Amino acid sequence: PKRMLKRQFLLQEGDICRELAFIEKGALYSYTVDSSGNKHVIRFAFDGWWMANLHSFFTGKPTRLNIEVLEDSELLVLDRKNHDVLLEEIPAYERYHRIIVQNAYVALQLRVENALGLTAEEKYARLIEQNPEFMNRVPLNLVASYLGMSPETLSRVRGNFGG
Amino acid sequence: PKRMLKRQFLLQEGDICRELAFIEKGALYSYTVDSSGNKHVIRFAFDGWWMANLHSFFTGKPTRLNIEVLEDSELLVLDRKNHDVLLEEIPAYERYHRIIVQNAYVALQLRVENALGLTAEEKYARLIEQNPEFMNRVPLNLVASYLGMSPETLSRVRGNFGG
DNA sequence: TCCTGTTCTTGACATATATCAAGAACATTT
DNA sequence: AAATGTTCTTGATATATGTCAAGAACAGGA
Repeated sequence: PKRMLKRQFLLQEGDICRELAFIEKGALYSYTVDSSGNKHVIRFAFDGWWMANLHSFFTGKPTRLNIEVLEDSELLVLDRKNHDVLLEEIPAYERYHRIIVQNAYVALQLRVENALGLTAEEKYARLIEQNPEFMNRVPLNLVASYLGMSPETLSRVRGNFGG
Repeated sequence: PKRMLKRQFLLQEGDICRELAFIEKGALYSYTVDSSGNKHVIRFAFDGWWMANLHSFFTGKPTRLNIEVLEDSELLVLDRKNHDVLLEEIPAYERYHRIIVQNAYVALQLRVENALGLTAEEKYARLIEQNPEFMNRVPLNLVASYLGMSPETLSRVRGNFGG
């Protein structure tokens, strides 16, 4: 169990990700920072979702991601040791975990499909269709980053669209 | 076991994905076609990799993806029924499958990181770094699509870069 | 309620990349 | 070897989107 406040970091670039976090209540997001200092949001996560950097968690290598708290949150965290114990001892846990990752993979692939080659307007339309909750809980500049466009462009798209 | 020739389809848009394919030898790629008729490559897969559309496979819904053969290939295919039997009866299979999906997820997230906000040149540089094999086995127009740029742009980037 | 800091919008301008077009290089088939 | 079809390059031009800048709207803290 772990409480975190807005703007705190669950993980920072260069850290090793040592725990999986289940979000009981709240919101987090992960992002990278590129060479010009721009943020690029990888994903958002809300109540009932998991958040971590799996690459770092499983390999033990330092992460390139930052995970920051978007709304004051209550988390449950699980370190590698306990994760492994659960995998070994409780087959249902491995199944649960497999399905979580499987679904995350499917969702992520959808994101890739949407990111490739669509216009700004189409990306926004798909977001509204597939993740309308983002528009309520997340500041627009982060949504813009998630969609791979500037905040100004998102603002203009919304203007035309009637969002 | 299944043999397929270049340009054949393992899956077409609207089909339901009924089997996981393990590539013994060869190469496949998956892509979507957008409203303007442009291909967008989702991923490539070579010897020793799996290929399928997991979303369709697990939900039974029709897919939006096409999976096409890039080089004459030898596949091993596994349908849903057998997959489920293996999951139930062989814990090691569930573990194997979990790890495959986990790795696929990690790889896909890396792809998202690279797709967001980088210039054409940077995307190319990362591809060379992370997946140099693509440049040898895949026609450049498909690589361009994978990177989310036009073939002309990729060609120009390569010209400057000295690739 | 005022004050400070964030977030959002709007305008003018710059630019990376797409598109269109044509030909060169290369591969495959006959 | 000729013929046909890909794939790749190069040039000219168009355009979507980014960048810079300034102010408006909004939120939270004192």
